[in-house]
Amino acid sequence: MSEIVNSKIEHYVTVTKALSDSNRVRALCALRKGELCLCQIIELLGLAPSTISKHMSILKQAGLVNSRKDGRWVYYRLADKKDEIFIQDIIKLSLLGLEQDQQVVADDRQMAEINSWGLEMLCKRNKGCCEN
Amino acid sequence: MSEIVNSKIEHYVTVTKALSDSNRVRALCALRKGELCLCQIIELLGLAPSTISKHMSILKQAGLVNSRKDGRWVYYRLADKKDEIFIQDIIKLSLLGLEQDQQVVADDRQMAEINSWGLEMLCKRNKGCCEN
DNA sequence: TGTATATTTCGTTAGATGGCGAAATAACGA
DNA sequence: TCGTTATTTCGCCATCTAACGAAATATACA
Repeated sequence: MSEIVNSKIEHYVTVTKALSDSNRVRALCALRKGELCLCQIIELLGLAPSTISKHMSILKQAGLVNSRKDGRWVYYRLADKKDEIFIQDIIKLSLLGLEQDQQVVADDRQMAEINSWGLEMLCKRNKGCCEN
Repeated sequence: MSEIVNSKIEHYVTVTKALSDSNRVRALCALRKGELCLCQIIELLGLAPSTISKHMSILKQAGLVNSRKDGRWVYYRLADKKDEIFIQDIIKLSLLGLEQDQQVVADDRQMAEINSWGLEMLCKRNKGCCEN
């Protein structure tokens, strides 16, 4: 399941590739406050579910996030791996450095909003929840 | 000349994109010992001059290296920018973390060899320098 | 001035990437 | 069990990227 990586550079590049898309970085930043359901990340980024799913699998493949399944929902959280310490430090540093970013601040605000809705309300977004 | 970047995330992603190619990472690692002529990096990585030139311009665009021209030769060195501190820390951390990488160690050895030749000897590689 | 050499720019090509929607899968609830 | 919903997988398409060689540019040296 997990990628076999024989060199540090190879692993490092897997990580930097994962970090080289702004939507993935936004997702990572959103996760620094705690775990999120996939559907919340979908709502935050406003992309197709299949697209977000792919993004999260890239982050997971790179070892940056972990996931757990709870019923129909899949929750993602920042990985807390203890190996490859310098890469974990890079992630921490990155998240810290991006704290002040306009988009990240805006995302925080939107995430608070999204959180307040609850998952059941959020997840039937396909049908239009209020005025159908 | 330098890229206008209005958001931290955008700048961050420019940097991670620059770091998401193993040849560019190898070039960066090679530069941690001091400045190098483009032709030395060409020799180290074994790619076409135009390819290396492109790689170095991407690193430069991202603010990771600076260059100076001396006659026919262009020398690159790690950038020592003082702004965007967290990104500089990330580069330092990355270089430190990659010190032990097999490829980096091998590159160090080869670079020592390349250095011992001198630029004049090195640069007429097109013609075959010894047994033509 | 003219030739050689180092580097950059340009155009092309093969392969990677990000996006989507449709279909498949998994799990809840009636 | 059957329908609904959340997520993933798949196939497709548009765009980006890394690589090359050829041509352009810049500089040294004869």
